[in-house]
Amino acid sequence: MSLPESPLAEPEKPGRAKRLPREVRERQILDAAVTVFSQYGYHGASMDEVSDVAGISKPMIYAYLGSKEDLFAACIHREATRLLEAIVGGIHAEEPADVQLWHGLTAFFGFVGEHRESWRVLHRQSLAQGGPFTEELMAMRERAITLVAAVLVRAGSDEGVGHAASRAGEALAAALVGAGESLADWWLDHPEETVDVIAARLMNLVWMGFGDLLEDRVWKPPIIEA
Amino acid sequence: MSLPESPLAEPEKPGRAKRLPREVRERQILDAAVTVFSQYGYHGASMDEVSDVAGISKPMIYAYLGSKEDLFAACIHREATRLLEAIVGGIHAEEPADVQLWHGLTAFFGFVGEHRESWRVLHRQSLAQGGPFTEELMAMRERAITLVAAVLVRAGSDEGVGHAASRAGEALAAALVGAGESLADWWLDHPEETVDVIAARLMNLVWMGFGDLLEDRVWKPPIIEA
DNA sequence: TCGCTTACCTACTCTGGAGTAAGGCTACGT
DNA sequence: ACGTAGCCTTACTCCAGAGTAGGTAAGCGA
Repeated sequence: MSLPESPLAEPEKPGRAKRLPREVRERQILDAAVTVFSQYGYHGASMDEVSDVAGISKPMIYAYLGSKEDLFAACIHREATRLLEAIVGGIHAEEPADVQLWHGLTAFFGFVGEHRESWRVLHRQSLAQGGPFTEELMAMRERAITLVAAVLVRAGSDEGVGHAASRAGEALAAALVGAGESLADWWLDHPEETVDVIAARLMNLVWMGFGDLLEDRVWKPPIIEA
Repeated sequence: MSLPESPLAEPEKPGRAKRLPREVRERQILDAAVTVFSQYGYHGASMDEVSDVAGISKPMIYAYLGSKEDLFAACIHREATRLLEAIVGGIHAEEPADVQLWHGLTAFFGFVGEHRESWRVLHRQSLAQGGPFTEELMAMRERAITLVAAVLVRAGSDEGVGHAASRAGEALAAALVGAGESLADWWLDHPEETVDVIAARLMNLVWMGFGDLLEDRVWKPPIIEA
């Protein structure tokens, strides 16, 4: 039962790591950092832990990514960019407003579902720090809000009416984005739900409203390419 | 310009604090702790800072409230209880569903507006910690969701219809509570808005939905005791 | 083969902050 | 008055964890 030197099993030789190009190491370090930060929070996480998870020694992190603060900021930036790209990629301008919204929501929740750690570090951890970290997140949120508001306002002007919606477009978009964020947060603690159920839930809430839902009027996605 | 011993100004004599009963001190310490935790987060906050803000020395905190973890848990518990009491106090069962919802929202946002620090420590900080802190928050959220769900389901059965709303009551309630939480969070970063505007915004979003709002159908609170 | 660069390591230093020991001051009971 | 209970403090101990000094080895071009 004692295999001190099994030559086939190679997980974590505590000795020297294989030489890899900087680019690859940086990605590995960022991945590890996202994992650790999302689990323990900024202050709770230790650089030793990050280096451990990344399978590399601490000085490498300082050499490549700088201080702990720099590392955290880099995490936020990378994950925020990825998320926004996913959302933008899911929306197509030629579709009707509700379908655009639906696809945006699906893309958003899809990303969160497949990158729970990313979302955790983005939404929970970065907000918990007062520092300059939040700015990155805020910038992303602003862009998301602008995106949603554009969809809404365009829908309003298309129909010729809807002054209330158009004028309050930004505000409503903020509310929706907020609702989406916290529903995603809620999802973190209820992983049994599927993406579509979550997305449909929010879609119904924000498009139909309780008033309609009480009368059994629900929103359903249109049948596409049957 | 040098008043080493002004007998009238008495802010923070660094010397000995006045003797006060334990009960009072505990409240002061909790108040200080909420302030500090909300500002720096759990790990970022130091007991020295708390003792400083509380105007008392560190060993007193350990004597009265126990460890840092105990102190934090005590903060969460107190603030969660206060918040839920505020909401329950604002709802009256004999009113129609939408009005109950409206009053609940108003009470909720009213509390958050007047106790921003409480909300910060509750929602942001406690979620950022993975530990047993979250449980207290979760318990409160469960109660809030149950409350909202009860309002919705009752509304559904009153009207005889609304199976969709009734059956999905809990889920929709969760979405609404989530939306409320994050709108409150958003509010922290946009303090210029008033309580009523924020509450009305969410009310419109969840009761009418975008679909209605696009057609200028908005929800307005009924005129009470004109 | 030598030398240069770059990846990588062990093994520290040093500070911030949790938690405590040991003892003063004050008020009230007797 | 004088003890004693309990409020309050200074002044530590001690450890986790950020950041670094200094050195090893692997590839690569001459």
